[in-house]
Amino acid sequence: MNENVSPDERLRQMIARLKESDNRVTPQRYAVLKVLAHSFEHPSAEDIHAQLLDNFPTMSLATVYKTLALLKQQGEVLELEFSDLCNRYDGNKPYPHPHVICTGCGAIVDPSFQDFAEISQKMMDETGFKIVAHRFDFYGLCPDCQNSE
Amino acid sequence: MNENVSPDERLRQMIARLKESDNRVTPQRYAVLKVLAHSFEHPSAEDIHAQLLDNFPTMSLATVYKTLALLKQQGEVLELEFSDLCNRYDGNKPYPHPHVICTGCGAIVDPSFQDFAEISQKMMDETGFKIVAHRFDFYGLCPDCQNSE
DNA sequence: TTATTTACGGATAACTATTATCCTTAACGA
DNA sequence: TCGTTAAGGATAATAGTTATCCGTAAATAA
Repeated sequence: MNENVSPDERLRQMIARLKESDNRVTPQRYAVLKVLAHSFEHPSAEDIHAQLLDNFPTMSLATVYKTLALLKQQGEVLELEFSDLCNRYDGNKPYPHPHVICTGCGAIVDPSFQDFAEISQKMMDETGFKIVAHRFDFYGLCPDCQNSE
Repeated sequence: MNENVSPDERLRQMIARLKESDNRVTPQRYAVLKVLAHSFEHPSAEDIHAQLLDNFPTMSLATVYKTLALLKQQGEVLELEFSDLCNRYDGNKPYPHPHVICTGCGAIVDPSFQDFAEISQKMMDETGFKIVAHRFDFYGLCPDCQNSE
């Protein structure tokens, strides 16, 4: 599962994967990968774009989306979809895992609990589905937002 | 939690709740509630609208959305949000519960597992969040879609 | 019953995150 | 260095949902 990998090592992994599949590692792509590897707050496409504008003033938001789409296809980024908000991305742990989401400020953190094998098997046994992914989100207020109420 | 309530009883509950809060129960709203109470396949807004066009040829899709928004606000319907697909609605069990979702045909079924108290408490202890809701989705292929591959 | 007020329904415009399109430019191999 | 092809940038298009506006129906009071 490649857990507990440093941001730089994770960056190398993503670059290697792109090269293996004959995709070019352009300066723009490298920059997006770097932000993803070093971000633990699950940034949105616009967050990533905003962070890159300093060094890449002409960086298009479309390029960020295209790079994210490529990484999704390679299984190198996890997309957290929201219908009413913008999607958020996790490049450090691209496999399904639980998230705790603040409905006040939008913060997203990863809890340590990760064990879904058993419960996933239970669901398959009961429903006959062949389950390949899952989503486990908890919604509430983070400590900061609780205090500032 | 009002589990295992018959569709007709569930319909009465929703109507009662609307009247309590001084909302009118118009023929259009009644029709939307009825579809929600009798549907177990988690219909979309358009599904509901399509089912009603026979008896209400002038029913507007906006009316369906408005009624769903009202029910959401009252906590009488659960909205399952998808960023790439249309949202789906559960009027029978308006509280958070797990779903098993077919990525082939879009079918959504409710497994029997419902116990989230313990795991929810664990998340609160670890993160300091005050958790009020959750989402637990399993994605895979239903038996029918597995066979027709 | 009638008048009055207010909420509701219907049609449609607006919104917004994301994707597609199109053309130019940059990357890589020979 | 040249030629091929993928990638970037700007912008149009998409689609589910929400907002707006006005006519109408529902509830209340006289």
